[in-house]
Parts: sequence; C-alpha cells; structure tokens
Amino acid sequence: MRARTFTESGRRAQIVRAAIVVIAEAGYAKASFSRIAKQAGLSSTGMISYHFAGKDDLLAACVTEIEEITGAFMQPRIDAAVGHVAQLRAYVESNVDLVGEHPTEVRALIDLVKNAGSRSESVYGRLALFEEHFRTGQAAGAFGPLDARTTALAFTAGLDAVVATAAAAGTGPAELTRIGRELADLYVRATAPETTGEPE
Amino acid sequence: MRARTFTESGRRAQIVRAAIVVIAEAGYAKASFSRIAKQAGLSSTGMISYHFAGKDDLLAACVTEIEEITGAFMQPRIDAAVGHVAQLRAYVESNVDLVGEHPTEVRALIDLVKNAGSRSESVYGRLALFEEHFRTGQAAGAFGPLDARTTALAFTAGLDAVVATAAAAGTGPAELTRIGRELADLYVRATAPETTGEPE
Amino acid sequence: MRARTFTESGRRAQIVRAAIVVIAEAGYAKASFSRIAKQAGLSSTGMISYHFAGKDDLLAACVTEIEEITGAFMQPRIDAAVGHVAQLRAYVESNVDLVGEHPTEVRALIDLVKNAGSRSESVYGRLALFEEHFRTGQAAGAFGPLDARTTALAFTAGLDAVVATAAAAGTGPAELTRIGRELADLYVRATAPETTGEPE
Amino acid sequence: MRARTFTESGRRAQIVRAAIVVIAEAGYAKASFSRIAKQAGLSSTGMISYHFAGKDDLLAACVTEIEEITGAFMQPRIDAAVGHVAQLRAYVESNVDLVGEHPTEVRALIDLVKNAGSRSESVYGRLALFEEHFRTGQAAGAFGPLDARTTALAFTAGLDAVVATAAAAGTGPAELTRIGRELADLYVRATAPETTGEPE
DNA sequence: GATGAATGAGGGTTCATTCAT
DNA sequence: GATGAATGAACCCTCATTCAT
Repeated sequence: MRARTFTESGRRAQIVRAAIVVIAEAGYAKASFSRIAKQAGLSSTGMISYHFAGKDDLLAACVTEIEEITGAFMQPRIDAAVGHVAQLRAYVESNVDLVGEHPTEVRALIDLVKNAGSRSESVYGRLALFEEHFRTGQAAGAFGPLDARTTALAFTAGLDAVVATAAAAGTGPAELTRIGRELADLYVRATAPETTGEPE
Repeated sequence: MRARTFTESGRRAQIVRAAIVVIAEAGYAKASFSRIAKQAGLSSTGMISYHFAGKDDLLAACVTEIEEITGAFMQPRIDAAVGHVAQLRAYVESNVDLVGEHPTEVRALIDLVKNAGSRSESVYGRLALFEEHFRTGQAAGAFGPLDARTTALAFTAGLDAVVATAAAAGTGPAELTRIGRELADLYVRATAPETTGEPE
Repeated sequence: MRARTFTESGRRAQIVRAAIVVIAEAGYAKASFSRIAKQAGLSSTGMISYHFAGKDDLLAACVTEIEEITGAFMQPRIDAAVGHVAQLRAYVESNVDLVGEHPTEVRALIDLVKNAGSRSESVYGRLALFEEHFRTGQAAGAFGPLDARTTALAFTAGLDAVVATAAAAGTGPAELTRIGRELADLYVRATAPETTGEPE
Repeated sequence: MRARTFTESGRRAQIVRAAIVVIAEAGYAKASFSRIAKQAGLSSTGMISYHFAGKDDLLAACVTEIEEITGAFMQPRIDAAVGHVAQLRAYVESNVDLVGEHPTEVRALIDLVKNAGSRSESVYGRLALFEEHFRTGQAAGAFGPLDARTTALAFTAGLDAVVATAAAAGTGPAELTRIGRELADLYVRATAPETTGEPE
C-alpha cells in the first residue's frame, strides 16, 4: 500500500497525459480544453474543469508529471557523477539524451516553460540549482572566475534551446549523444579554472 | 517625394509602436487587436486591419521596426570590433547594453521571437550568422574545437535569456555593462583555442 | 436507447427551426448567427457554434430537415402515380401543393438551393433524378424526342420559380392546385411523344 | 454631339465594368467594394461611394449596362422573327447563343437577378413581356390553352437555368446552338395549339 | 472633383468556466 | 461523483459608408 500521487486516480492522469501530448504536438497556444478533451477521448471539457481548478492547475500538473519522468531519467546519471564538473556534464548530457527517450514530454515541457507565467517555480528552481552549483563549485576550485547568476541563466537557456531544436528535428540517439557531449565540453571549457591542476 | 518606408504614414508607425508596447507589457499571448487599439488610442480594431493585412503582417512590422532600432545601436559597435573574438564580445556586450537604451523593444522582440511561427526569418538569420562566425573564426584559428551549430544555438539562446531577465528586472546601465562583460568573458573562454598564441 | 437523429436533442432542432424561419423571412444573405440566435431565443451565437460545426453544418442540417418534411408530403403522391407521365405530373402538382402546407420551408429551401455552394448535393440529386426519368421514359415511349439534360434543367428551374412565386405571394390552396395542374399540363405537353397512342 | 448615358464619364463605366467582372468571377456574395475597387485598379473604395449613391445604385448600373449589351445582341434576332412562335424561338435561341458572346455579362446578370432585391424591375419587365406575349399569341391562335402567367414564370426561369449552367460550364458555340434549339423546341411544343393549322 | 484614412457595426468562431442534473 | 449543455466575452476580420483634405 503506497501513497497515491496527485496524478493518479485515473481520470486526472488520463487528462494530464492528453494535455502533454497536445502541447507537444499542437503547441502551447493551441492547447485548449477542447483539444485536450478530444485527445483524452472525453466528450466534454467540463470533465477537465471538474478535475482541475483551472487551466493553470492542469498545466502545473503537466509540469510536475513531466519533471517526475525526466527526473527519473536524469537524476541517477547526475548522482553517479562525482565532482562539480562531472555533475555539470552529467546534467547536460543526460538532458540531451532525454530527448531520445521522452521526446513528447521534452517538447511539452519546453513549451510550458517558455510560456511560464505563474508556473515558473520549476524554472526558477533549476536556475537556483545551477547558480548554487556554480557558487559552491567555484569555492571548491572546480570553476573559474565566473558570475554564477549570469552563467546559470545562459547555460540553462542554451541547454533548453539545444534540447528543443533536437526534439523538433527528431534527432536520433547517436547524434544526441554527440551534441550533448559537445555542449558539455563547451560549458566545461567556459567554466574551467584559469590555473591548471583541478583540486577536485 | 521619396519612397515610403513601412512604418511611415503616421498611423502605421503609431500602431506598430502601440503593438510593441503591448507585447512588452502584456506579453505576446495577450497582444490582441483590442489591446493594441486601446494602447494606440484608436476607437476600433478595424483600423488596424485597415492598415495591416492581418495579425502576422503587424507582428512582422514590429519585428522589422525593432530590428532597425537594435541594429542602429549594436551594429556600429560590432563593426568597430576587429577579429572574430572581439566581434563576438562586441555583439554580446552591445546586446546587453541595449536593454538600458530600449528595454521595451528588447522585451517585445524576445517575446516575438519565442512565438516565432512564420516570422522566424530573423531568428534563423541570427543563428546562421553566429554559426558562420564560429566556422570562419575556427578556420582563422580564433576559436577552438567547437561544434559551430550547437555553440551558435546555445549562445544565442543564453544571450536572449540574460537579456530578457535584465529587461524584466529593469537592471541599470552599470550593472548591464558588468553582466555583458561577464557573459562575453564566458563565451570567449568557452570558444578559446586550446593552444596559446591567437593568430588574429 | 436508440440512435439520435441529427435534429434531435432539442436544441439542435430548435436552432434548425429558427434558421429555417430566418432564411425564409430575411433571406439567405441576412441569415446570420446573430439573427438565428435571436429567433431561437438564445442569448449568444456561441450556442449555435456549440451545436453545429459551422455555418455550413447548420445550413446542411436545414436542408436535410426540409427535405424530410417535403419528402413526407410529396413522396406518397409520386409513388401512387403509375407511369412516367403520371409521375412527372404528380411530382409537379405535389410540389406546388406543398407551398400551401409548408410555405416557410419551401421559401427557405429555395433560397438555400440558390446559394447552394457545397450543399448542392440535393440540387444535383433532383436534377439527375429528372434527367434519368426523362431518359427512361423516353425509352419506354412515354416521352417524345427531347434532350433529357436540357429538359431536366429547364423544368426543375421552372418548377422552383413557380413554387417560389406562389410561396412569396401567399397563394391559397385552391389556386395552388390550379397552378400546379397548369404547370404539369405544360410539362406533359412539352414532353409528349409525337405519335398518338401512348404505350404505357 | 450625342447624349451621355449614365455609364459613361469614364470612372463610372470603369467601376461598372469591374463590378461585372467581380460578380461573374467571385459571385454576388463576394462582390464587395474592396474587391471591385481592386479589380478596377482603384486604391480606395471611397471612389466607388463617391460615384454611386450606394451599393444598390452600383448594382442597378451593372444590370442596366448588361441589359444594353445583351439587348444589342438579342433584339435584332427577335425583331427579325415573324409571328409569336418564331419570336419565342428567337428569344430563347439568341439568349442561349449570347453565352458564347458575352459569358462574363451573362454570368453576372444571372447572379444579380438571383439576388434581385429591389433591382427586380428588369426581372418583372421580362416576366411581364413573356406573359403578354403568351396572352396575345394565344388570342392570335399561335399558342394553345396555357396559363400565361405560369408559363411565363416557368419558361423564363428555365431559360435562365439553362443559360446559367452553360455559362458556368463554358460550353462552346456549336453546343450552345444545339441546346438553344432543344430548349426552343421544348417550349414550342409545350405551347403549341391543340388543333393543327396555325393561323398566323 | 477626387482621395483615402477612419469608422463602427457585424460577421463566424473559439475559449475557459459554470451549473443543473 | 460525473456529466455535457449553456454561457458570454473575446478573438480576428470584412464590410459599406463618411468626411476632412
């Protein structure tokens, strides 16, 4: 007997799944309740309003659902990495590889994040995570004299763009791995300490 | 009697100005003809349809107008720079400084670019420009072993994010200059050739 | 639980009825959703769009509804007639008599057919029916040396005009019967075989 | 020095010509001032409102213009015919032949007549002409025991339908002549006196 | 006389949400 | 709980007409 997450309970999960598919395929702007209801096989949009407090609530549920899925894929690889540099690399590479595993979710999440509005907690969360990572890594000597906030901002946005482009293009696994490595290389070079001899 | 530019004829320019303000303040999604007409002091939306072939036409005019303004600010500084690295730095720094001069236009352009659709010529144009710059710079020995496409994608997106955040926060000129330099430093470090001694 | 026909579900039927009345009274060109909604006692046009896929869908439903009504009146009389000539006469006379029973529907149908567009199936259907009737009747010796296509075209149009005029004038039943007989006489004379002695 | 007709004076004629073309090609419903102005090479619809009292005025001018053209083609052939029957035949045949000479005008006129409204003088004029023709012809023994009003109604409508179909199909001259003869035959047979030996 | 910018009502349609059943 | 009909505002756009220049 385990806890029921909020996307369980059948109907809610069904609607969230449908919404994710619609956002990925038709885009955020076209993701109306009508379209989502049709995708979910529901006869009316009232069903959605019944299960969710409003559109924001549904979209927030989508974000949470997608983050669970992406987290399950990325987190183990990030956790397996040792040191600030390796973790940065693991985050970037696993995020790009993710496109091959969950293209629909990735596409939807990118659209959701672009049109963030009030659901931006997760965006700021990741941004804060990166910023903190650069700051502590800098203190540990892993990173050079960078501005943590600016770097976090530029890197997360750059990563999103690469991922979004790959998702839209339907890039294959091998090429994704190559692109991920290239991007990670770029970020590692950009943040490398000036002196040789990395302490970590 | 001279040729009429697209934003001339008074009303057209007035509407484009209003549209830019609305997009900057209310966001792309909320930029309806009603809102734009109200901002422009027009009594009806019919006026907008009278001067523009459709919403796409108006938005394209906004993009063109903004690009003229931003180009007038950035281009001289980019042209004054010598060498691939200096030009990259000039582009980044002048783009961030631009926020202090034209915050509304910058905010609007970023929103317009995000919801590009068919008006994406300018987006792809800049992307292609960056990619080509990295490729030729690489051949000239100014840049290291980077993947031109991935780097162009990540850097333009990162730059946009930094600019957008600064624009939204109302960052002051001095801080903008500092952030611009930090970001340029980051990009220069990321793309530096491995060996010492830059040919250019 | 039985299948739902297209005009069932109350509201749909109500809207179709209102649309027929509006078309009959104000004409096809003026039959806007606003007018129809007002006629139906609805507070907004959105209700119509909710029940019909679009204006074409509503108009098609009107045509179908009217054809059911007219068919129920005319078909028994046509079926009761024996021989090509008698059937032609029955069609014409019952169609003119129909004006007395369902003037609104007749007026609406004629306007709908005039502005057919894509809903012209019923028009072409009747035309083809007439043409085929003349062709087979000719082979059976019931009709003379006529051009089936031209005759079908001229007769259906002539019948419509007579019906439309009678409907507009509010002609009474007795006069309708007389006019119908006159028109049928005209058509029968026009198509009579040259030789005496009708085989059928 | 001759009298100036109302469609002369250059601009008026130009607009009427454009309107006729638009009605013929795009249909009555799509014949807006914008479309007509564009067809006429005018930069604004104001020009049309300046020269015509309103849309009805313009459309009436179109009808008059077209009737002048069609009259010039048909009238000589009708006048050349001797006797009621021959004149009926001449009217029908020359009207169908007219499609080959002035397809645009014919198409436009048919659309104008269908959506007659207040411009129906010409329609009623022709109808009255036919009715009178049948009545006098009947008195002269040229026609049989027909109802003049019903026959006039059915025949003019039938003729219009044949003409409209031929115009829409782009039927060639030879086929037009054949169809015209078939239709005239039909009408002549329908109206023939019962006894043999025509007095006229 | 001629122009074209401006008007404002109305077009069909989509939308998120509500509520009686 | 679950449903789907109903709502009414807002969307972009087209229209015939007017009026200052």
